[in-house]
Amino acid sequence: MTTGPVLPGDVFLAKALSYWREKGGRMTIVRDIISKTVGGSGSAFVADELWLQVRKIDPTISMASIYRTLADLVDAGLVREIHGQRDQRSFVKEEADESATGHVICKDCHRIIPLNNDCLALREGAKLRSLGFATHGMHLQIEAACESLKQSGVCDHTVEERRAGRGV
Amino acid sequence: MTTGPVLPGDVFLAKALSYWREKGGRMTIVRDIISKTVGGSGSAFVADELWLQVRKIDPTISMASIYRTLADLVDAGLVREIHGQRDQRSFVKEEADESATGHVICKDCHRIIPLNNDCLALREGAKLRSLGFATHGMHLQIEAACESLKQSGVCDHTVEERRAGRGV
DNA sequence: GTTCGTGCAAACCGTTTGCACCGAC
DNA sequence: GTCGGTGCAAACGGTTTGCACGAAC
Repeated sequence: MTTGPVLPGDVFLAKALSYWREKGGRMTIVRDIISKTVGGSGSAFVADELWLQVRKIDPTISMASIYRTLADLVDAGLVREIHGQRDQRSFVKEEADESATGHVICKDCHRIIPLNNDCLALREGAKLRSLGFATHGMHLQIEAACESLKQSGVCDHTVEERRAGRGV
Repeated sequence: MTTGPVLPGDVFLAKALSYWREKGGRMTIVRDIISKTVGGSGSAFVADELWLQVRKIDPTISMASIYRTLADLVDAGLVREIHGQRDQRSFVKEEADESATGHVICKDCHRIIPLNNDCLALREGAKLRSLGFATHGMHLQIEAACESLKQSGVCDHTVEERRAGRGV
């Protein structure tokens, strides 16, 4: 299992644009800002975090637009919804490849760290087929505690996220 | 990956009883009915389904008691919350062994079918440790379409559930 | 009798929706 | 000018909680 490649921001925006064009929709400033912010994100996020982020650029953008745009991006296959927290919907930019995704949910720093797992997709997919299921999506969810936080008081994974400037 | 053994109903009830006793709590008729119903369940369930089930025995039991008792059973390690649906909390009786659990979420019949995956727990657990995480819980979530339903109009997995009389 | 558990109903909160206005085309 | 997108605020629905009553001990 390795941290996998994700869509570069410009490719993400282009795909989003063509999705709305195909649907007969319009490209608006709000959609542009939200798409660019999501496209530049590295880790998983909840609607509220995305909202705070886009409001730094345009403080008038509403939560309704966040949810409506996210629904479109999920429909376009550019964003995946993950089931990390029970009380909030969590989202993550779709991986560039089509393999199964996994996420480590840190009990301590409350971050959701995306992981790829190609091997898992192959193995479990084969098993599911033998059980009579056609696999749609696969998601490995791991709840874990950060050892480094416990020992040194600093969570390496949080630090990495911040160092990379991936605010969302 | 195989469908694994679960705690027999009587062992489940005994463990629940000792949990409340240790906490200085009382064993009530409501807790008894809910615990027995959960203990006899085979597949995953949402609060509403459990509520309908226990109301067959005692129609006065409230949804509040369902949630309060479920919280206790989760705390006691007898029930696990799974993240199958975004709008409702899903629960499943804890497996007898401590391995990772997985669930197939059928896109067609909307059932959540529990699976064991000992191999997964070993493999991914080792990888997580090398990344500096201490694994708490692991959950493989697979969204799948039922092939038999598509072809014959009957979902084998639903039929199996019903045949076993596991209403919850 | 004391204390914990329960049902009821209201509160809570993330998400969705109706509506009137605004802006992309 | 048309019609899809937006902000606002209210609605929605599953879950939680405050409270007074009732049951376990």
